[in-house]
Amino acid sequence: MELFKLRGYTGTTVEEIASRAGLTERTFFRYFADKREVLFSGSATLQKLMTDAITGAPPGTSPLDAVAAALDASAAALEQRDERYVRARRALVGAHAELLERELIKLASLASAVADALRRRGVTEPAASLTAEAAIGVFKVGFERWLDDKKARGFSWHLRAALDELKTVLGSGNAGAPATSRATTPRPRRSPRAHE
Amino acid sequence: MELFKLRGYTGTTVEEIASRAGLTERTFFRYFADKREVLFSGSATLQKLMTDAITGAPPGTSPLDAVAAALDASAAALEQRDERYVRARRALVGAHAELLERELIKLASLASAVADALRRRGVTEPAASLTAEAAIGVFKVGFERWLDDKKARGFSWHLRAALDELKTVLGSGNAGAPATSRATTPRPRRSPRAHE
DNA sequence: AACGCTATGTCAGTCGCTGCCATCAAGCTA
DNA sequence: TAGCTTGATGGCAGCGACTGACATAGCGTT
Repeated sequence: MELFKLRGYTGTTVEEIASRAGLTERTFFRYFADKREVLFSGSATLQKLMTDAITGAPPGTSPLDAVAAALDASAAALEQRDERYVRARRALVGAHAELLERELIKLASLASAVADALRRRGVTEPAASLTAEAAIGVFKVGFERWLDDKKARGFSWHLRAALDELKTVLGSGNAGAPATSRATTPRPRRSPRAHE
Repeated sequence: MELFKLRGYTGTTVEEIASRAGLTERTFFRYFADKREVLFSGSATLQKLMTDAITGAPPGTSPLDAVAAALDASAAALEQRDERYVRARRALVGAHAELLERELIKLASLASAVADALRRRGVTEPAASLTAEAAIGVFKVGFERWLDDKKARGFSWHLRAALDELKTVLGSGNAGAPATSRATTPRPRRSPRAHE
């Protein structure tokens, strides 16, 4: 991380990373599949955390409540980390497409694992995959909004808020929609937030 | 595509692709940012199709119905392509992590564009992002199930089915759950704690 | 001491990708 | 017509990520 801050991600060579760790480049590639993977060692733990939460939910729990528990578990873990690291890492990943790609495939594999856990509970397709995808969508949106939040509400708060909002949008189907009474004057728009 | 089938993706060098097209490697990289991009030229058209469907929806249309229209538009376009190509491409992408990564970032950028289009209609955050993420989730699940479908129901059918199922899961919260004897305990309601 | 296992180093090589400069064809202008 | 610009392409050199093959060092077991 220090090296990345110093010379940027692309400006840092694998050999530099390795020698900083007292290793050679070749040995680096025996520990990490590629250069990007150094930044994604935590994804396995997160996955285990969430699937365990689903597997451990009391029988009879609805799929929706099971993934809600998984989201709670992820929030507890992430809120506990050093916020400066979380922010630095997010800025780095957001600034480099190759890192964003890796992040997305990790999240996709997370969704796949969540769907697996749901199926192991007896949830059928396509409900399992859809619930899992929805959960990851909530995670992504909640995560971004957490870090952008001026009033420092917690990650778990944002996850809950996002999940509730998603329920509303897919329920009535009109959440967040502009009031349709006076169609001639457009409603004042909120400033668009970059979402990557 | 012929080259990829012949020697596999990794076994095909950019120089081979270029010379097959009557160009040099250097010129290839002036048309495509990298080797993977040859397989993703269609993503821009798909994005335009979907955002146009959202923008063109009659005023007063709910966010949910707007993305449903976008999904319909994507189905119409994809069902029209040569199915053999769609299948070959999907198999190729599924077999190579680097291609899957690229696919995922394209879908993420698609979600971002959809959210933008919704915001332009006056939909506020986080409803816009969540609806967009949900739509892409439906797209992903519907796409896979379409290609795996034994009875050859159309892509649009599967998209509809997936969207409906998602609504159900997030509504009652018990869709797809195992038909065990109903637990006597009422579903624990997630209490939105105001602050923390 | 001999053996085997594992982690690490060394080296050479391939390939994706980029910067720099030359070339060439097609216009446009004086 | 000669000269100039512009855009597309080729040629070339080079960097850095990544891999395969092999050597070596360390360490525990017997």
